Amino acid sequence: MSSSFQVSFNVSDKLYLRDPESSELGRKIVQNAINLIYSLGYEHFTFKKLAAEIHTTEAGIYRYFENKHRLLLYILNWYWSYLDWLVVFQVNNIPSHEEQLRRILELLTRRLPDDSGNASFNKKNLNEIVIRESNKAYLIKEVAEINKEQVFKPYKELCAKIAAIIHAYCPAYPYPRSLSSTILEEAHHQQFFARKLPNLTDNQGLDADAYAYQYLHHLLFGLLNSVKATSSQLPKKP
Amino acid sequence: MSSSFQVSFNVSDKLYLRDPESSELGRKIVQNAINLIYSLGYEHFTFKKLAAEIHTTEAGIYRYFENKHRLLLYILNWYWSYLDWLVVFQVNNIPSHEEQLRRILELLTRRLPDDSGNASFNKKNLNEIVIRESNKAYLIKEVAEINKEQVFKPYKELCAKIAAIIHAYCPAYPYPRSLSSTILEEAHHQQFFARKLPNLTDNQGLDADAYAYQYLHHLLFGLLNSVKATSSQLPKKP
DNA sequence: ATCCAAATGATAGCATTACTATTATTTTTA
DNA sequence: TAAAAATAATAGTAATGCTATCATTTGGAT
Repeated sequence: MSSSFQVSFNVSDKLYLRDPESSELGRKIVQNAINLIYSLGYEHFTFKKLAAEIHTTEAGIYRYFENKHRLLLYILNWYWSYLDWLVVFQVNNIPSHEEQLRRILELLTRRLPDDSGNASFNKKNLNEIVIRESNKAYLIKEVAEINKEQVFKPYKELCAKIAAIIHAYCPAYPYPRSLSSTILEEAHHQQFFARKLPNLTDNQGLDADAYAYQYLHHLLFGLLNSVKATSSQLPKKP
Repeated sequence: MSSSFQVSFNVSDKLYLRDPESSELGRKIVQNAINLIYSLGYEHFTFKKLAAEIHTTEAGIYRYFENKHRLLLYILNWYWSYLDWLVVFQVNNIPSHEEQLRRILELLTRRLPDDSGNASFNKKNLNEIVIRESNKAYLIKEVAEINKEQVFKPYKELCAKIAAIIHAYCPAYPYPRSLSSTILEEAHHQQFFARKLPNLTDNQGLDADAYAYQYLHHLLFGLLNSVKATSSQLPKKP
């Protein structure tokens, strides 16, 4: 009916018990979970509080998600999938790999556009919880088991996509995936630090997102350009 | 009595209600907490389980620590303070800043020496929980409030110390603190990824710690040396 | 040696969390 | 319009995250 673009959003169906996209209640659960995790913090967020918020019952939410960790994973998978799509969209038809990487850094540090993504989540709150809570999705004892359920696929694909562009920009660089995951992680950490523990950064009054962008830009291109410079000498030598 | 070195270990006294170093029970709490957090994961770790482990009561532990988050912070502060001391010790009398940084990377990625530190903690388990759980100490809603209680001082001091050496090695580099915190964070993340989500890295069968060392070494010196190279040209130009 | 204070142990209890189960009612859709 | 599916309402249970009380032990000062 609506002709708005369809962001293909394929999360592992292991993430939920009933697809939250399939009903009004399901959508309300996810939407309000984002706002409540944002305002309470993941640790203090409970299904009971969420149920009260949307005038349903705890049991109602348990029909959709096994527990709050799965719900967090679902939200993050939505974010990673969406970011992946934005990367593809932003990078499409851009001939320069350098410009591609620059745009990716912008996407990683700037807030998601508020009216996009075919979902009515609060993008500002979503961005905050991604920064603050996303590590809690995988820095857990059970990571190996839940990894088997494909729940980190969107994150890995995003990482691989960025790694591929890094490789295209600088084929001689030996650690494109690690650099990609480092940038993904630090795009969030450095923003968090710049806001909350500024002594861990060198920010001098920029907005946290702008600072993270600057820092990562300098890191990424400083590193890759130096590799390019040294590797382009090598073939001439022997 | 014992002539073994005294690691000065000053954590904020806000971290505990009663100093765990001051009694046998206190030491048992910390020591066994490390092992139990290691084997259960922070989320599944409770004071009740810890109490059972050391044949005391839940209330007994609450007399030392307000809650499990404070206990985690205490453990991490011990680790950060100890690492700080190791850094000072390892770097002392080394004239080359490059070698200083190399040694720091080794300390950040290699396991703590098992018999050192004037404490009988299981260093292997301590190392694992630092890798897996340390982000949970500060990636929380209440970070600003608890930061006022000085509970991140050891981490900040360690970060500042490494930043100072980065600056000494390459005064032209504009983000020494962020680079320092990035390296501290990624020393753990990349090890975790290499073990548990290896597609996020480029590791080809090295031990996770050795891989993280290699990757970070290449990153740090690749970046700083390129800055050195370009900044040494500049003064000659105009 | 003995007395006092501090630390520990034992037990209890309570509010919240993290679920599961049951049954009734509504909504969808065939 | 009947059957199926989804939701609401209620209840209940085990575990968690605490706090309180009181009896006992221990370890220093006198």
